Amino acid sequence: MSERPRTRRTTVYDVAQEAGVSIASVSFAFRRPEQLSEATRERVLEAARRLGYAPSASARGLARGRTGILGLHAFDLMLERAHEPAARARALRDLHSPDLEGPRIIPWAETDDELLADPRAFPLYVDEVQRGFALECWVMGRPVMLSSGSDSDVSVADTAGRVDGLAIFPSEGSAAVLSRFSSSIPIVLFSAAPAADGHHRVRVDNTQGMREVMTHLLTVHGVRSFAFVGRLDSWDGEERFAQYRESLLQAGIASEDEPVDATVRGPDRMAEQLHALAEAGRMPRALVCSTDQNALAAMDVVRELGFRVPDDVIVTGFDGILAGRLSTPALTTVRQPMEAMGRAAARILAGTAGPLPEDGSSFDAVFAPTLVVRASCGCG
Amino acid sequence: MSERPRTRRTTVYDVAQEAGVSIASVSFAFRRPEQLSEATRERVLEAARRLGYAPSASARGLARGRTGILGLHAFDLMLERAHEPAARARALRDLHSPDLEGPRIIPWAETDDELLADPRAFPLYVDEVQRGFALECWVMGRPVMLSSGSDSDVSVADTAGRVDGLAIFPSEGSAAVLSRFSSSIPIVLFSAAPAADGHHRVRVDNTQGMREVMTHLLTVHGVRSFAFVGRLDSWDGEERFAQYRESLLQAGIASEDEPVDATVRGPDRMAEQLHALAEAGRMPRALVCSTDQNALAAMDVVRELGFRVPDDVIVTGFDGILAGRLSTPALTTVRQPMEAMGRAAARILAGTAGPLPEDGSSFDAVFAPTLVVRASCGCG
DNA sequence: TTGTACGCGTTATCAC
DNA sequence: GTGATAACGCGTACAA
Repeated sequence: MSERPRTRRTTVYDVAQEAGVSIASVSFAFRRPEQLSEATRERVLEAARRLGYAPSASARGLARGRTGILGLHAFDLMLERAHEPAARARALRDLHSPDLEGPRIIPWAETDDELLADPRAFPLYVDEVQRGFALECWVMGRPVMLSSGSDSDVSVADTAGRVDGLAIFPSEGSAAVLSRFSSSIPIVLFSAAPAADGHHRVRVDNTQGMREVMTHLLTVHGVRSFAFVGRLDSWDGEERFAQYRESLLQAGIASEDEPVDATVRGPDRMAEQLHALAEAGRMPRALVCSTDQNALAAMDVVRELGFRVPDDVIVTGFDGILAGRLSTPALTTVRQPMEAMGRAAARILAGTAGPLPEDGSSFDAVFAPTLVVRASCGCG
Repeated sequence: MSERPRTRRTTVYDVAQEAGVSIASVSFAFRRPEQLSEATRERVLEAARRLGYAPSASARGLARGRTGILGLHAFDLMLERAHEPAARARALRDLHSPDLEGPRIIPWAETDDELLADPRAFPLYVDEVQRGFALECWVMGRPVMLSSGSDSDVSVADTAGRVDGLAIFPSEGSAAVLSRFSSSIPIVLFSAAPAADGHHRVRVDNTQGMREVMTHLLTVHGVRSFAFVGRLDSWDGEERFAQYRESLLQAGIASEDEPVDATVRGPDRMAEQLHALAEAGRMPRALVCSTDQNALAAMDVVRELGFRVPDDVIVTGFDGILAGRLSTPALTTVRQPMEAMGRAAARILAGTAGPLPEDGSSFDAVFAPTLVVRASCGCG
């Protein structure tokens, strides 16, 4: 526990007194070492060391008008999806058992490690983007703040008030709430629909990616019957489905108006619909999935139904998460440069992303993805 | 860039004026909604919404005496190791190319994705622990701050001043610097040697883990000639080597006094030493490695030397990172419950880890690891 | 080179 | 229920 009696935080005043100087000298010793004589600086730092002085970031932020922190925010919805298995993990029991001598050894069974370590749950898209963001911040020597919350005004405002710039995995409709803050801090939206709302954007070229998968399936494998698995509740999903239909149109193949529902959260309708297709004897040759997570789930269902992948049914994904390399068969997919996208966001927020074309405009960085052909389409 | 003219952040004063109330009411509207009449509260929130008001976390932190943030800090050394390939990634070129109309499509080749996406570089030990830490914080609704820096006083103090509690991947000797701050904020050390320095600890039972690998190799595989690959620059390394020797002693096998050096940073001497062993015709039957990263590197070298794994040389690791599942042969290792360890640290810092036995004592949470038998020892 | 004084935006404690 | 006002700890003009 942190309830042991903590002494009041030591402040510049304490250090100043201890070192026999003014508070300005203390401040200088930390922020502008070169402005101080060697002697006083050492005296101050020594006193600070003795007293365990840690400059208050709050006070500094208040005085300077910025915190120095860059934020990465995920709405709860997003997190629950991404980390659903983890969220179900039991809380660890008390870390100390009073009846034991010495430290308690926490048994393996209490850690829920199998659940947490499932590569299907980590690392996912958000995790890889986050890593890129954190890496770039580390390079720049800036701390990163990871936060989450609802898309209510209060929650978002709270996050915005903590950072100098905010990168967001947007939920539906969160762009509106966010635009209130883009006049005071820069905001980057990942994978959001283009719009002139003052936000910067970092996204992937879904059209090119989907075109490549479809071309591969159409020309290399000669597939003529398709279904699209995925939801249309994100811009990525919409773009991918749109190009899917476009590719079919150009190939002269009729396409459904609706994708096979792949609810990741709440009652899952994908399995149900694939069952229906199977019973009707209309299981398509290829299932083109909107995300790798969809694809991995679809593979399970399809196999449960007695089909072999890829012999009977081809399955493809989108994103390029690690779990797609570990599945059997390995997943053919479109890889997004997720770390690079995270890094780009950090640089935009830090103001080191290069010049903007015109004053008042925003970045709209679109990354080219690449087709990764593995076994689930019948190659390799 | 963030250089577009940003308006001054709106403050309580602005909102108060806009809503025609006092600043206290504005504050109450956000922090104690129940203390305000429905009418004023709504009026305030509406005004705040109109103005895009985001309460300053700095000011709040200053007034309240705490920031509400939990920190996870890694020393630069640690980071360079963990993310070395990533650190080498080129900076992205400018995200906008002035001569293009519309958004620029960043070519795949510019993203260095192959380098960044290497599972040998991510996720590693620190990444999984970090994930657990972040997950637990998300559950508690608290933001997380990720930071890094040198182990100088100033750098550490700077980090300490930003958070209410700090979890640390300690470097050699950083415990001393840190102990100055444990009187003002709780500090958790991962994998640090036990000591009564006021810090809390979260670590793994290296002794049990190493005993299990050794027993497996000795009894199941009947191995009689060993070498230990790894450095002794961390407590984990020391404990593992100690138990390695202990197991050999009990089996009546002579052991070297020194492990085969496996420098991860700087000039790598492991390859060189394995070469020497091979030339002398003294390549042991089993290489027991201190970490999975060591083991994966050792497998490469051993194979380069013309040995087959596991037929000629058995290789085992420690940690249980994902990369060990992806290697061929898959790595036999000891898995640490990394996410659980990260979660434990977060709970200790938040004060929700249960009671401490006596006042003034610290948590010392020791987690049991588990043996994961895969192909690199000849099983499976 | 060093010291003084004020402002940063919020919370909390009082009066009213 | 609401309003005035005093901290909170640091950065920084400005004065010395």
